[in-house]
Amino acid sequence: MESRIDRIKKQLSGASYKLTPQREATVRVLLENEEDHLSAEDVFLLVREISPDIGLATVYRTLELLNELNVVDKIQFGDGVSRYDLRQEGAAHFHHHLVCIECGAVDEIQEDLLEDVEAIVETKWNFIIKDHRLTFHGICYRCQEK
Amino acid sequence: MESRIDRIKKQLSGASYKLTPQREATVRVLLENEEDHLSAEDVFLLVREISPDIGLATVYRTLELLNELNVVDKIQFGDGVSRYDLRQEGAAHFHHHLVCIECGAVDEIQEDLLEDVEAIVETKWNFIIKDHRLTFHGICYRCQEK
DNA sequence: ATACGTGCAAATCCTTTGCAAGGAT
DNA sequence: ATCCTTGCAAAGGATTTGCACGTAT
Repeated sequence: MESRIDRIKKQLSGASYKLTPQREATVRVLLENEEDHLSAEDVFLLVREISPDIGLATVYRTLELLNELNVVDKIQFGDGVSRYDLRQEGAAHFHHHLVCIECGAVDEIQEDLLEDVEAIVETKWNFIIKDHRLTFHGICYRCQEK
Repeated sequence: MESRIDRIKKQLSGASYKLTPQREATVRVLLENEEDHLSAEDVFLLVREISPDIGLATVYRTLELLNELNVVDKIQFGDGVSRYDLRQEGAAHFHHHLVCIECGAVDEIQEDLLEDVEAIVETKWNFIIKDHRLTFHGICYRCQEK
């Protein structure tokens, strides 16, 4: 069976980019931390554990590249840094986020939930939707228990 | 009748802040450009036309203050700058945005549309929603005509 | 040989902060 | 006199860029 990383390799070579060791290490870190919403700095520190000589600029360049290929989505929650989120394979739409204003945790919602809303927006505003970003800010179940 | 700016004045004084000439000029610029999504730099350039001696830092401090008082919402569309959007009076929720990937235009949707989705999120994920951000990326009606 | 990718350092951009001075109460 | 606010300049943090050096074809 073809692995996730194999398919990402193909996407890279399909766009005539090489899968260098640095790029592979970066992709592996993203795969291994799929639940998190890593900043470039976060990725850099993790990649350096595998590939100690990598430079921060290379990580930025790789993340930018993966973003252009739609392998990752670049998101901002308003804390001043960009975060990079692996796009689910086969997902028609970007998933949603729950940001806790108490503890800062970011949880994901994989369900679509927006089908009806999108239908309304497309007809009523005559807007062709290609992607969306939906984030809820509030209090997560963990902080409610405290 | 009480004007919009009067009510904003009251919000400021209610939180024991003064409405200085610089702050008033900044608020006026926001009111006069309510349709746009101005960056701090944009606001600064416009305020300087009214109040030429204002400093950029003052504009940043005022926008930060207005954000804390929920007079404006600070938003990021991913182009590297924060933008400031006047909150609709009496609006329970933040409005939504349509970002055109062709021409860059940002249109607003004032309708809520998310009531059903929020009900699902609150019960199914046990998350208390305080605010939300919803942005659609796609092609606006103007660019479709071209 | 040629083109691509890298690490490093410098540069850039946006935003925040320190501080002395101005203004209101 | 005290407290808040300001403008300016400097500092800060995140990201990008220039460049000489590899490395693979």
